[in-house]
Amino acid sequence: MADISTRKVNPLFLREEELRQGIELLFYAYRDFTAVADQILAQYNFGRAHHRVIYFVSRNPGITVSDLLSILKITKQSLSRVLGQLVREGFIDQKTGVQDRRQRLLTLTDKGEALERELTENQRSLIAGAYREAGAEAVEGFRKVMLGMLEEPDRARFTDDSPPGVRRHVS
Amino acid sequence: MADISTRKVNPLFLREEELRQGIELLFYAYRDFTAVADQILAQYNFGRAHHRVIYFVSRNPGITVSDLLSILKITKQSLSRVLGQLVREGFIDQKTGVQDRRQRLLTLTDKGEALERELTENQRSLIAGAYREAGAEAVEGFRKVMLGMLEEPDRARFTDDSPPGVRRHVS
DNA sequence: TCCGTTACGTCAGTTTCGTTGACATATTAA
DNA sequence: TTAATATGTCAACGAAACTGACGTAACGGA
Repeated sequence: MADISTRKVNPLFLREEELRQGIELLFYAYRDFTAVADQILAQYNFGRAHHRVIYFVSRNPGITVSDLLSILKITKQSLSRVLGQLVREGFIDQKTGVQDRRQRLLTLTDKGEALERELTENQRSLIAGAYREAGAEAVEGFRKVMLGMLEEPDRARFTDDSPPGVRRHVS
Repeated sequence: MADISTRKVNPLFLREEELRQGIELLFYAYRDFTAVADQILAQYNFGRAHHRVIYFVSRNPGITVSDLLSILKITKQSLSRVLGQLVREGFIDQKTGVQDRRQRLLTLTDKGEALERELTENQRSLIAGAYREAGAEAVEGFRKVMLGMLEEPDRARFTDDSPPGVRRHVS
């Protein structure tokens, strides 16, 4: 390690610091971001996993179980636990697929829609506030950087104009 | 719900879509971001919690246990489990504080530094790639938006020029 | 029609990582 | 001297992920 003066001279140090800040921004933002919904979820005896399921079903009505799994990247056993609860307690409906009767198409019930709004409204206003303060140009930069960090298959969810989420594996 | 044409006419719809995309960008980015280090951690029989401790000790050498707790926002019992492992296995050193002998000042051992580099190097290169692709202006926008989503106490860690992390509660 | 594959579900056991509550010890500071 | 602080520890619990194995129904091609 070079001496302290490197801090002011070496551009590589600044770059390192910049990257570190990026890591930490992501950590703190995600932590604070999820914290807002967690208290609401606790009142329903639900956790973050329930929120994710509700969110993506809301976003992709009629999504299949396997497509939901590929978004969340968890095992079906993990999903099964929370999805089962949400179905039993009347937040999510399962309908047998029409072309393919093996599929269970998932949609939110009215009760599910209501919870979705309650949960996401805090997060939306958090983002809305940050967007408003930062300005349109900054938002464009934010999107660019975030997109750059995604794996290719996920990035595709955002490039189209159509609602994201289910973009079948075109292999 | 209004009819489909609302999509093209109502600016509020675009705004809603914009916010939703923000939520999802955060979800996907964080998921992919943490995934890279998780495989390495598994080889050491460590988890994400160990990484966070190693990272913030590396970032704030000589940090006290209570300051680390206030960064991570977990209970001391939770921290104790992972911190204990890291100390026992020789990744972290504890030194009794000099002014206040109740404190245990935490630093990484050489072994700890090595693991830190191994773990963080993937994340840094992920961010570096995204920054490079997006350009300096976009990075500035990214930082602005992310800072806007933090709670005030966390935001303070980034406003100064000095290394972030420990910013004592000035009450 | 038969058969392999797919979509989904479930039983059982394990791990990581967070929680609460209670209590102990050493040290500092009023 | 005594209250508060910094840290650690025992115990029990819960959420959310995991692996592995097995079952059922439906699809689809040979």
